[in-house]
Amino acid sequence: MFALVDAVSFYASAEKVFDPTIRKRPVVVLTNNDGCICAVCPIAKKLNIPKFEPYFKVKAQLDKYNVVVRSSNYELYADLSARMMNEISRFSDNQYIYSIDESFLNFTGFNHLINDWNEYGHTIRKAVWRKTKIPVGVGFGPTATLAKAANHAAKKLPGFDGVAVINNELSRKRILKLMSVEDVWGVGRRISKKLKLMDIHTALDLANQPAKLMRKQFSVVLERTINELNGTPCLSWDDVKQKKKEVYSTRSFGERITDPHSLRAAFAAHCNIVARKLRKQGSLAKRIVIFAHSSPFEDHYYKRSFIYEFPVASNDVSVFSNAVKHLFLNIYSPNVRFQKCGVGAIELEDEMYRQGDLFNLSQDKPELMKCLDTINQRFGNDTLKLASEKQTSFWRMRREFLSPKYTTRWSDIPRIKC
DNA sequence: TCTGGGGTCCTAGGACCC
DNA sequence: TCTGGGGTCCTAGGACCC
Repeated sequence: MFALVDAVSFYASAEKVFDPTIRKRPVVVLTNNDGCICAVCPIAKKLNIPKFEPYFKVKAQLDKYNVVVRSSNYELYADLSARMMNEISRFSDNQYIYSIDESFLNFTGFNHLINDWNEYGHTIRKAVWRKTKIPVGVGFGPTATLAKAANHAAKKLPGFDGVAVINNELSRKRILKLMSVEDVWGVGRRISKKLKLMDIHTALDLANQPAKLMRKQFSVVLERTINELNGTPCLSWDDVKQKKKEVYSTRSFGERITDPHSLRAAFAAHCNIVARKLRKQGSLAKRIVIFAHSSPFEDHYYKRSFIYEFPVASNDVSVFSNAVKHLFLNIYSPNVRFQKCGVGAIELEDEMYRQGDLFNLSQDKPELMKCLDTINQRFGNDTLKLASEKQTSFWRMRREFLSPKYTTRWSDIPRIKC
């Protein structure tokens, strides 16, 4: 049995934790640079506030309903997420954190110890609420996709109170029948549109399709989804937890960038993040890609990207940064107002099996990287970085509606007036 | 005043080779 | 007269997720 536990509009709920004045009001949270809406609390949802619309386009609607608007406060969310995940991890010895607010639990081996899953789900909910004041939904199912479906039911379908269980044919069919096909994990807007033309409307309709045939018409991904909906695991636990095959760090600038130094510093910062992510999952990159572009919404759209192949796969920041130094001149162009750039690591190898090269010695300094990681884990990722990242203030984001970092800064600690 | 997120994986189609 | 294989690699863009 699997469980999927995730928060109810996590960012918006996080904003409500330390600010009682907004708990009963509609709240939305914006993405970086206050670009789009990325979280809508249940009260705001009732006002039909759309998710992932550009902020400036819905501003009038938000004003009209007196909606509370907040910029993304990742420092706060990351800290609350860690607390939430820690609490959830008590309920299984096998947890996989899938995103900042979602984690899967695997109960293989002790299914028989739990005789009432529904009750167990409520125990998890209550525990998380007590510790963090974040509301979560809990879904149980024999496959990851069914656990996802149950989670959807728990939060969205009438008759469920934050917990749903799929543990037999009856419950499986009941929930899938109530679920619209576009709400299935792995089915997006495009595919659901096509499916509906084929008269497939509910999750159950999809589950009843022949998987092999659907693979031909769509892709492997949909074939897997169909099998999973029928209780046949395709994403084994190991697959769910698999290492990433590509790792990226990209960001839009708060203001357009035209000078080479800022762009260069941005690339260095992205190298740092990507290399850190690689080390975290124990991977080395054989190749990296770097790109930068102007705004696609303006005229004269400019985009350049280059791939660099290392003689020996690496996860060392300085090696990455050196590579970028070479590519940089191919990408930078004066007269371009850069809006976004990024670095990606592709073609990853396992760090366990570092492949040497007879003619090119690895430039990696694993001990130095370990030292860097240890220090940054303890004192924050900004503590030690490359000199070439200096003046990273360039990506000073627009964050007009930022709330305090209640749990991670002494200066922001909540005060109670007596 | 101006404004449009970030991340990962998959696939179709083109270029190139023998 | 008209037609013409099979494989690998690369890349851009699509699709999905949160």
